[in-house]
Amino acid sequence: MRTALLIKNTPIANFMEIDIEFLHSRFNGLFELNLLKELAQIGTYMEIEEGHVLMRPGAYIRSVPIILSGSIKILRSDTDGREALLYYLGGMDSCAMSLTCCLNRRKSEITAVAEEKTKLISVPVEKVEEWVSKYSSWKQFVFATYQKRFDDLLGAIDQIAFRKLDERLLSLLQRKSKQCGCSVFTVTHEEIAGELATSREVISRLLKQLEKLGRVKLSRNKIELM
Amino acid sequence: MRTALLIKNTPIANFMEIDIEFLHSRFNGLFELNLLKELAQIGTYMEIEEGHVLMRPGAYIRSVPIILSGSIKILRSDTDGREALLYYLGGMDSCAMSLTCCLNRRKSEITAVAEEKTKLISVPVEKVEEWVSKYSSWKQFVFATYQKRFDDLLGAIDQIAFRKLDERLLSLLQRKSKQCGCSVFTVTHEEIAGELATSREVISRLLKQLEKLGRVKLSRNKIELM
DNA sequence: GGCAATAAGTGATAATTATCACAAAGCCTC
DNA sequence: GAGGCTTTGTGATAATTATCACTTATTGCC
Repeated sequence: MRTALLIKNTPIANFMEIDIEFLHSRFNGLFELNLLKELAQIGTYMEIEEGHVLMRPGAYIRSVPIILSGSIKILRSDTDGREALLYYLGGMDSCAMSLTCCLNRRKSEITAVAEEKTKLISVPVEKVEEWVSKYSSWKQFVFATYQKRFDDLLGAIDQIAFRKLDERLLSLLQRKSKQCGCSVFTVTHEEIAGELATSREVISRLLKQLEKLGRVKLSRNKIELM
Repeated sequence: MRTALLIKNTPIANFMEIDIEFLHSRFNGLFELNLLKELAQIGTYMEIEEGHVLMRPGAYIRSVPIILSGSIKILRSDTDGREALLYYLGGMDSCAMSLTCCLNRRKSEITAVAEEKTKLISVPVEKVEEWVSKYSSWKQFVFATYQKRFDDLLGAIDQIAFRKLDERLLSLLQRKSKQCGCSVFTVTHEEIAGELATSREVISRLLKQLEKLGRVKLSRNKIELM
C-alpha cells in the first residue's frame, strides 16, 4: 500500500460558448463543416487547470474529450494504489478509453490528470456514436484515435517490459521536457515514482546518478534536462 | 541478445470454399445476412497448424483474420529478441493490430503464433473499411474488437507493471490451462520465458518452487496444473 | 526568524530478477 | 544402446529494484 496520487480538487473552469470560427481554425481540414457546426452547438468547451483530475477509475464516463491545447496524462492504477503512466494526450488528441467506455457504457479503468492548463471540447456519448455513422471524417477521427492509443499502449509495454528503470526514467524526463517545450520542468520525485510504478527513494537515487553523469540538474520541485 | 522465437514454417493448410450455412451457424446473430453473404464470397477460410507464425514484425498486413476456433497468441517483440505476451485471440475474436495496420497501411508491430490448430476467415483490407460504413453489425464488431484488445493490453500492463514474476507465471499457466481446456499442457520453460520476457533459468526455478508448493507437476515439455 | 510541511538524500538491508557455466535427464535416431 | 540434441536443474554470483528508518534541505507562512 502506498500513497495515492495527489489530487487537487480545482473545479473545472470557464465553460464557454464555442465559436465556429475558432473551431474552424483548429480543426481545419480535419472535420467537415456540418460536423464543426454540430460540434460548436453540442460540444462543451472547457479549460482545465493543471493538476485537475478529469477521470478516475470506477467513474462513469459520459463524454469524450478532444484536447485543443495543453496535455493530459493517462495513468493505470493498481488496486493497492500503485500507478503507471500509459501515455499523454496532446493537441487534437482524444482518449480511446473514453471512447470504449462511452460506446459500451462502462466504468473508467484509468486515471486522467491535466499536466498543464488544458483546453478541450467535451462531446456527449450519444453524439460520439451517432457521428460515426453520420460523418466520415468523424469515423476517421475515431479510428485514428484508437490506433494512436493502441500504439501508445504498445510503447508503454515496450518500456515497462523491456527497459530498465534508469532508461525509463530518462525517457520519461525527455518526454516531459518535450511536453512543456523547455528543458526545465516542475515535478517531484514522488510524482515520477508514481508514473514509473516504483518508489520515491529509487527515483531519488537514479536521479542523483543521472546528475553525477551530468545528464540532469536537480533542485526542489524541478528538474533540468541537460 | 537471446534466442528468438522458435519458428515452424508449416505452410498454411486447407484453403476452402466457405459455406454460407456454416457461417450462419457460427455468426448467428452477430452479423446480418448480407454481410454473411459477402463474407462467404470474399473471405478466405484457412486452417492454421499449431506453431505456425501468422504475422511477424515488419511484415505488411493485407487482411484481417476472424478466428472461428483455436487460438492465436499475440506477442510484442523487442529489438534484441526479447518477447512479451500481449494476449490471446480466441473464438470470434479479431485482431486490433491487423485492423489498425490495415486501415493505415502500416507494418505489423507484433508477432502472431497459432497456439493450437486454428480455423479462421481472412478478410481483405479493402473490405474491412468498406463494411464499416456499409454494415452496422460490422461496425459494431470492429469497435468491439478494438475495445477488447484495448482491455487486453491494459491487462497485460497490469501484469507486467504491478505483479511479480511468480504471480505472472501462475496466471499464465492458468490461462494456458483454460485455453486448452485441460490441466495438462505442452510447453517448454523456454517458451514461457519468452512470453514473460525473462530467461529460461528464472522460469525453471520458479516452476520448481511451484512444484514444491504442490501447485504444479513438471515433466519434459509438459506442465500439469494442480 | 521560527515552525510546519513537503521534498529530497542516504545508509543498511532484503527481495527479486538476471547471467554464466555447467551437469543431468529425457528422447530420438540410427 | 550409443551418440546427439533438446530440455531441465542448479550453484554461484551479480545486478536491479524495493523497503525501512532516518536525516537533511527547502519553502511557505505566521
